[in-house]
Amino acid sequence: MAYQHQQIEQKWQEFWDKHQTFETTDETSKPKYYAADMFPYPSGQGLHVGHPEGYTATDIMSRYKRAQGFNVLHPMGWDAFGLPAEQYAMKTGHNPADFTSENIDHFRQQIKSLGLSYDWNREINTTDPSYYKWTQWIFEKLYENGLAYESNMMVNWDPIDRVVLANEEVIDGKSERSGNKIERKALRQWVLKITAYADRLVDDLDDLDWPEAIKEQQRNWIGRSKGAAVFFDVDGTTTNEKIEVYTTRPDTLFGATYMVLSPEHSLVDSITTSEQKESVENYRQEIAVKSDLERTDLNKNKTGVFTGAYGINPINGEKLPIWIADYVLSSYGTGAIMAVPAHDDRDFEFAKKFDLQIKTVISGGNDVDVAYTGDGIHINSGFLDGLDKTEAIDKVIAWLEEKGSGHAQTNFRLRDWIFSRQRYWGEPIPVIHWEDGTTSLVPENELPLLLPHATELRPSGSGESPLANLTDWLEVTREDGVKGRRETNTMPQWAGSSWYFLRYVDPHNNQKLADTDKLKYWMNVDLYVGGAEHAVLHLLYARFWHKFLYDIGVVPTKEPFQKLVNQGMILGENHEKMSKSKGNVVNPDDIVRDYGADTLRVYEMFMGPLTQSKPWSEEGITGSRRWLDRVWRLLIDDNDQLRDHVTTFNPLDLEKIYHQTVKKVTEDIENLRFNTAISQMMVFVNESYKSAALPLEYMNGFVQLLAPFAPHLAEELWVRLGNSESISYVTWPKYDESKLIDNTVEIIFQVNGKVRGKATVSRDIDQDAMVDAAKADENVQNFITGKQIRKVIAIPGKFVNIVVS
RNA sequence: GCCGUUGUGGCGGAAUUGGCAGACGCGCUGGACUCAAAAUCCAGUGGUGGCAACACCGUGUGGGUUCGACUCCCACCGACGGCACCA
Repeated sequence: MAYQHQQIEQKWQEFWDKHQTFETTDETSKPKYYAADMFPYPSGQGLHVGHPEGYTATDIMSRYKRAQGFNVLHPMGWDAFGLPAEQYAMKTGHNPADFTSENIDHFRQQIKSLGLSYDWNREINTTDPSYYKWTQWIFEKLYENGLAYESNMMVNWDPIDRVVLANEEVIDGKSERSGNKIERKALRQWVLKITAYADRLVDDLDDLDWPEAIKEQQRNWIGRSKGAAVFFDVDGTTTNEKIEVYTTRPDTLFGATYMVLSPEHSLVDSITTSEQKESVENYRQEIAVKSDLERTDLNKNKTGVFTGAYGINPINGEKLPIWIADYVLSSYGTGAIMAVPAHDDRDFEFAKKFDLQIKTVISGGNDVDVAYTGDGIHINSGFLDGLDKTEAIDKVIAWLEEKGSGHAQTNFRLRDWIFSRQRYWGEPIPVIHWEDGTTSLVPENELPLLLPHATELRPSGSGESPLANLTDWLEVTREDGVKGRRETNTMPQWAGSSWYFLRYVDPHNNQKLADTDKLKYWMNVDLYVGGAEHAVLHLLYARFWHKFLYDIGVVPTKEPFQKLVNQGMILGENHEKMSKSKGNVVNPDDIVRDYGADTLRVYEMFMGPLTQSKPWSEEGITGSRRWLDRVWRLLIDDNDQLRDHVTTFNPLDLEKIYHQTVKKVTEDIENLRFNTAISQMMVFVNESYKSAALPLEYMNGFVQLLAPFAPHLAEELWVRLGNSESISYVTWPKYDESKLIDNTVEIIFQVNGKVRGKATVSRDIDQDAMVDAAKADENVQNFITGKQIRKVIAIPGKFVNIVVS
């Protein structure tokens, strides 16, 4: 009888459920292995074929490690707060909680149909009050440690709908939904001081087993740069205020010919001369109405105005005109620069446009049309003359420090994390603002601060979240009669996902976010698999929280994820990203129904390397199904019985290929090369078809190798081979290295590096004999007779290369 | 523009230590089975030439190192991803 995937898959899924096969205990006598997936947002669309790719990879590792004797933690959960639910709720008048829970049920059922070996007792959900209690608790700890503060920050503001939008909701300067033009508006926000961890977030990347590309993206995002702060006096001013600039090239200080403040700089008003006041004001207004997009468009066309004031270069006393220009950002460094047009592209462009002086202080640039930003010998630079860049930087910083005119300084591109959202469907920030002007946290013993049930979500219109409408929840009175108002901002979706991997370790603890000993045993995550789209935000935020929790003694490790792997995207058959509009979306439910979960798993792993993007192919999936059919027929006959040539008798014709297969599959799984592991199993099956007898030992071993990839089929065949139920914890097969070596080897003969012949020889043949054999080869002789042999290279057991002139 | 990844048959991809390029799968061709077809099993399949043995060409392009390069070095081109005036 043919392979009946539906029946077999249902049978074994029920078996695993009933026997709690994958329940994880904290059995610390065993070595541990923690394999986690990036948990999904349970969208209304359900599972995508991209999801099973990463999930299958961690599942293969989990099943493999169990067979290797590891105690495996392999959990799943739901990142269930988020914008789509809120938008849907506003449109339909439902509560996001209700259909979020429906979506989760749908996701869980879909994921279970894939036969993934999760411990469902540890399922977590970020919207569950017993979970977000601890998200709120972490926020309170951050607040108590001075890492959470309130500040006016610029946000994306839809002036017609009167709502705040996330960056990703703004497309080309317009709201993705309403199409309204978005403005920048300052609003009070909660902000987390991630910049306090900037250095450690960069430095600790070095020890992580992550893709270099992701580490590099994080380094760029954090953007650490080393340079100097330099103080410039303002000429003729009555105040003592100096302008502090930041530069990475203090060595070019002698080449500074003007200065620029950002239009928002606090000293602009006080230094601008009365003659220039009007043009400065006009320019600032012009800038203020421009959106980010328009500012970016101005990239190639620099603008700015002169303030009328002059700064004094501390190194030589020269007077430098002070301009304001929007190419200097108020949010980076000090919002003020010294301009060295000869050696900075942006300053050069600006100087050309406004006809400012350009003074060369480094030799090496020959082109008068561009700035020279490279290294070179300093000239026209007083005591720096003759030095190269590194020497000059050291010397000038020492000079500045001695004179009190500056010092070495490190700056970061990274900004503090705007942590509040003007939304309903998120964790309430547990803060009360009192009418006496004070702010307090909700006491720890009152956590979780529950998100109030709202039947109808309406925008508040004020820029606050819909929570501002819920008066009963909003207003509180203290024992002493002082009235207060709860914080209406909620946390961003990143909050719950910044620590969920800790909760899996001890998901039902109501005393702590997780037990310390359990964390000591299970952390770090040994393998973390997810999409590269989280390269920066999620992975950076999670690292930040983890380091903070480490500092306050909650977690035992500095980093959460030791090894990170990004699975590639699964593209449509046309090699384009799957999308509804392109009509190339494949629904995993259809594949599971028509071909089976095992086929889907094997196909997704066989398509190509895990980390690469690869296109879906309908023919490819039938090929994988055909192979599983072939595996089935190898062992099971038409009458649904084990074939009689599966036997305890071993004629040894499969011995070598069997041991090779165990070795290759084992090593490939260790290195996440699942595609080549499968291809090796295919080779083994092909060989087995040619063999008259199928030794039981090899068939058992092969089914074990197959089990991580096609677990349902493997469980079924395992029983049919006469073993007792459940393959999951049976010790992984071993290979014998001595069985891989033949007594004879094939060596190749080359002439001038080209293959001209080959021969099968004894494995321990010596070099001379190999060379003799090569010279005796008929075809080799065609190429060497009549020519002079200049050199012979012979690697024993491999090849002979005869070099002739 | 800058940073990163990547480029191999008709297609997905192997070759992770510099040593037989194209494993494995798909597709295609032929054979067996069948009245026939499907399914299955077996064989072949980079290009050009040749009955064949074999020869020449061939891993994005152009150079280089080496007895020998998909692999290492230099320059360039294309695709994908990220950042985008960060001083």
